[in-house]
Amino acid sequence: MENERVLILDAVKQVGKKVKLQGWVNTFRDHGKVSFIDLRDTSGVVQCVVVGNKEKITDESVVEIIGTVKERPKESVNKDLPTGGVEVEAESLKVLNLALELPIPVQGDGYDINEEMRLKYRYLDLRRERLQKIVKMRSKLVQAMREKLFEYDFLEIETPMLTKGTSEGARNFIVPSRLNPGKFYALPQSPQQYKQILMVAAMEKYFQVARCIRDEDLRSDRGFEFTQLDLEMSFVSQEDVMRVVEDVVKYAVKSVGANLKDEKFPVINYEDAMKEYGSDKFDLRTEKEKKENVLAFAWVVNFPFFKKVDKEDAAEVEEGRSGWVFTHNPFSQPHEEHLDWHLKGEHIPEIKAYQYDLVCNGLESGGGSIRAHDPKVLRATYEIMGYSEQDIEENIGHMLEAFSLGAPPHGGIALGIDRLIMILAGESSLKEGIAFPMTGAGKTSVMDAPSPVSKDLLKELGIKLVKESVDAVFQRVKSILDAAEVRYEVIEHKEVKTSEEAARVRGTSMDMAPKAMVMKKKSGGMVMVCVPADRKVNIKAVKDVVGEPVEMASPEEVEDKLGVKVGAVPPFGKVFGIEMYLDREFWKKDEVVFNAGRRDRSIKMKASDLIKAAEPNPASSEADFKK
RNA sequence: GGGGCGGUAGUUCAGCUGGAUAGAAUACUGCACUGUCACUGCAGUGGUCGCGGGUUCGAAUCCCGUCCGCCCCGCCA
Repeated sequence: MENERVLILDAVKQVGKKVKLQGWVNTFRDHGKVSFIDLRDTSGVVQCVVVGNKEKITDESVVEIIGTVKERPKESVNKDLPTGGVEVEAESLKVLNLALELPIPVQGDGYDINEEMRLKYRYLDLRRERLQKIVKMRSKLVQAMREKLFEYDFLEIETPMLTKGTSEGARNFIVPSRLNPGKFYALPQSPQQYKQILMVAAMEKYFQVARCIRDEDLRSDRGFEFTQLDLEMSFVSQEDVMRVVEDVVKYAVKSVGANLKDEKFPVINYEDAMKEYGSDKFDLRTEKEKKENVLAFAWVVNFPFFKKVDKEDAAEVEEGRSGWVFTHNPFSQPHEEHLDWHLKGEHIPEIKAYQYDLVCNGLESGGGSIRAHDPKVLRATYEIMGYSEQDIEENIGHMLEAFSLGAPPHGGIALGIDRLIMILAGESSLKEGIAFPMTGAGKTSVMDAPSPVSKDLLKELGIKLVKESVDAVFQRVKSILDAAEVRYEVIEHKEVKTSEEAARVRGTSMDMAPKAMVMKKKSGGMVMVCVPADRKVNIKAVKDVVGEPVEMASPEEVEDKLGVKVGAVPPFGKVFGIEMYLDREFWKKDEVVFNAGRRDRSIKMKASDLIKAAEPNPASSEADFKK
């Protein structure tokens, strides 16, 4: 028994028993002969007493403690700690992983720490109590949604992540296809079309906890990726969908302890909402309810199907070829009594759609609609927006075809999970509810994406960059140096064009600078030859070492093939995937300085480290390429 | 694409109307301590003041440029 790890929450109930605990050092208080460790695991914190400790222990280290659970002496009971009535008297202590000095504090709520630091060290940030609670709450919420949906006989079905881009709406994130060079997949903005196709596929009730991805500029509360509870049902009315969704939402939020303002969500007309609140995203809570973090859900219904294009909005002008665009979703079904207008394209501003939004505490929490399952109706929607026959075919031809082969009436909704979690946790940023969110600049947590890819990979994908970022080659050199674990110094200076100029601004001599000359081989392909910047290259000598005739590449060819200007080519053949020869001078030198992809940056390092990192052809260590 | 704000010990910040050896809290290191619980006491380490250029006898402080970050508008069916 005592060989098995016990959670703190269970251990504290076993007074008198011997237990094995494993967890993190919350705090360590050393009193010489006796010391105290507040040990933390997923279930809680408990004080462990260690007598005669010799081990080095730091905050946030991972330790194993075997000891006996004891009632604390009356005078040392800690009322502020849930487990403060007991403590574990350690008989053995093992450090499983010693933590070094922490880059960010784990104690506290973390609000005052730089977001960039929090995300870079997200694995530390997530240890804090506040985030542990949110992550657990999110898991529980989604679990409850699943439970309820399975009760209703929904099927959980996955739809592709690599799919076809939709031309309207947000910008697509695209993924190059290696097997089809020059062609691209798009990451889904939502599973909208697939889920409707699943209805045509007779799945009747579908749901998915779906990741949606949109390449639009970021905000504090908007990342590229977000998560939706996406569902769709066949043979249903608007009221049917709303009833099921309301049940699922209520069950899920209650399972994480939320209080609802209304047991039955109010249903409000779009027009009334606009009149009453000036917005279709209104907050029904009183001041008191706001303080208590009560959830005030409401439905908004009877939205107009179309709106006039905002002339100020260039994208909408382009989009709405006729001057009309849909307000929510082009796949919606118009109200029965407006169906005739819709098919004929009359009274367009008066056409209402079976669309419903779920709002919560002033935020849009979800939106859905009964869909058009008759191809005539869907086609009419696009005709109203002014799409040509050809545009329609290109955009939704596959949907029209599917709807002509036995499509049931259907409808559904998508609920934003990130936003719901944010509201439930009482947070003001979506990122607090996401385990690994992005920074505002689109950088990923912990890992440093996006990052450049090799020329080879681009070639394989059939992609040629119109203009490589000024920094790309410089960054690639840096990552080679970092990978080789060598030290180097980056010197910033004004832009230079020649080696003489470079040597002058750096205050270094020209013979310290390996000048990278790019040459073409007779058999095709290129080689790089590095000689001191104050010397010229002896083509004959190169030919002897390479073993075939070579000639100088023109500046245009260099820039075209390597993406770097002459004069800024770094002495790193492998950055460009070409063989490199280094004149024997450099195999003896102490230090080297060179431009690396940028004319305003130089890198200074040991010559031996350059050889280690750049891996020139070993045969060149004895070669003299100078003239 | 446009606008606003910021960048100083590991972290959070002060200093910024030019005149230091650049501070505080916390973290970290060492010593002392058998009852603490944010332990305490003593001693200590730690800085290219984002980077580059300029003005000046003198720049963390003023000017120009640049990079990075945060927020907002546009955009997000």
